[in-house]
Amino acid sequence: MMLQKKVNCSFNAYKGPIIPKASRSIRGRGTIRKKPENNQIQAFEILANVAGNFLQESEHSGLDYVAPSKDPQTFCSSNTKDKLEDEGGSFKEDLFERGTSSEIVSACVPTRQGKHDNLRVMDDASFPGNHLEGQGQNILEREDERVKRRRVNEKSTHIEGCFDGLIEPSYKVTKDCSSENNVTKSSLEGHRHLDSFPNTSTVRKLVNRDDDENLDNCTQPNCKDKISSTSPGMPKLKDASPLMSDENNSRDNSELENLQRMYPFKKRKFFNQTSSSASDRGSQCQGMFDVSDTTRVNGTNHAIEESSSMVGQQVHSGSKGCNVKLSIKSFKVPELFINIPETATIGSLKRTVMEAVKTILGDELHVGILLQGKKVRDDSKTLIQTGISQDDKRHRLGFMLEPRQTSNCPSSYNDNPCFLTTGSQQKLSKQSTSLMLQQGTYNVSQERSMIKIESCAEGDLNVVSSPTDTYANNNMSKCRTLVAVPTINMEALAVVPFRRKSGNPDFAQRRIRRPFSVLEVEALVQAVEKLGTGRWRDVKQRAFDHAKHRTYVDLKDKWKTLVHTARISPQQRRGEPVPQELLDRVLAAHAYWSQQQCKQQLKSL
DNA sequence: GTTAGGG
DNA sequence: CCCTAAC
Repeated sequence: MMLQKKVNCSFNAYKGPIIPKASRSIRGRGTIRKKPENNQIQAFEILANVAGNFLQESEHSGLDYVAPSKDPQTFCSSNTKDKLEDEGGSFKEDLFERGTSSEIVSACVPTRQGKHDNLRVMDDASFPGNHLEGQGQNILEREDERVKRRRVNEKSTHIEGCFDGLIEPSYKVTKDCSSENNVTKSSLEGHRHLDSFPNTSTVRKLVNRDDDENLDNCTQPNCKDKISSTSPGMPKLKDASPLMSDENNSRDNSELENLQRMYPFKKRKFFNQTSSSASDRGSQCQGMFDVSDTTRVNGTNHAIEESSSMVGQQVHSGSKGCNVKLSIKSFKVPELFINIPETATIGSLKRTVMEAVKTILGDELHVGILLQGKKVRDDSKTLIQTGISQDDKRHRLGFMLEPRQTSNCPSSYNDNPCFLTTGSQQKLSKQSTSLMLQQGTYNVSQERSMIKIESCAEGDLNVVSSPTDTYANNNMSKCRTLVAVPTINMEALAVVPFRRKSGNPDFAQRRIRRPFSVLEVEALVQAVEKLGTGRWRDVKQRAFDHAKHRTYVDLKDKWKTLVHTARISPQQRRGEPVPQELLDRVLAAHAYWSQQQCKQQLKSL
């Protein structure tokens, strides 16, 4: 066991450069160099793009690997969280009972004793096809073993992580069965279950511990940011799982980068970006935001300045009083906590901080405008209509970076720690860009989430730490709490490439490959045994309702590969071995439902 | 929005 | 896992 001293740093005000150099022109982002007064407020959103793009692209490492949250508690309700805390983290089985989805999810926490008894597969013993009755614990333990093994042996696949769903007992039985029975009785399928795959009174449902789309449960669209920060207005930082040890850092580092390249944007949709070579990026100024060194303020490049000079846009310099000059010196980033070994290099520290900043200032934010402390909500108003004019130098114009969408999430999610941890003890990659929660630690930052930039009509915009008051009226961003992460979940964390799914469809990203665990296969098989092979939406609802990252198409695909796997010799199979018993059931179910399909077709003829 | 099937 | 035709 490696004991390494950690250096905890707290950055109250990381004032990072936000002005890209000339070569960092961003295509299609518009210009902010000069903003005529009659521009709509919306134009300020360009600012967010500027910051986001710079932060996104400025680091050569581009370390976008951030682990998804594997923590079920991340999404648990405050009630549930309290419950768990009251129980010292031990599992309360009654949490399952009629649990809300969040409760069910959060119940998938191991007992303090580290046992998984509470996570046992709750199977219907009456279902003959199920050979796993009473073996839930073993399965889960095997899962853990596999997880560990993968981490040790498959460094190169670390980004694929482990996404083992947990099987939960479904107490939706009453509802499910009634509806199910209604369906089956009124359909031709009703009797099928009495055949080789009798109906069961319980279903298995997977609860995804690491579902990085669990946030979908949140009504706040920007929850998908999976970013957290110390402040509620910011997207939630993904808690990361370090999966690599220091001694492997060097190699893994390059692997990481290679792997990054293996997850390109969709080529077809990427041409806009790639079509411009590095050499011509700097010259593509037409209609673009272009910040050159000449825009530096006070001799630094730490500012975004709106000057009266325009690039790619005609401005009537003679139209006096029509332009509002703004310059933003720098953005302040909310408080960050860095936990890094003493032996870490300065470069590593830099990267860690950089990644934190980049993560916080993801794409999924936009610029909010505050005028005299009041948020300007009407994007259609002109500056002059809003009261922003060159003449009025007393108005306090504030900019803030905030999530794109509003949230209805409970405020209990507000105060959350954001820890940056790096080092071998955490097995973080050398790039140390993963953000993770310190296990079991709460750290409440008083600082609010939003990054606010106060400005006056003329002169530099002074960066001001985001105060709570201006945010109080904002109902946004309540859903960014990270809570204590149980060890098991941390272990289950996987580093996955993290690229923001920006609103720009051009940047659609291939999903990370997430191999099905045996548990998931088991759940899939059982669901298909019951529902058949043509009702993937139902299968999804039945067994993978909480596994947001598993679409019914995924399940259909997985079944396809399972059938294929079952048909080939064990020597030809790859990946995590699926128990032969399961594969046998796959073949049996497949044969059965194929037969049923044929019968159906014959009937309809 | 789902399903099915090729890639 | 992606894409898309077909429904």
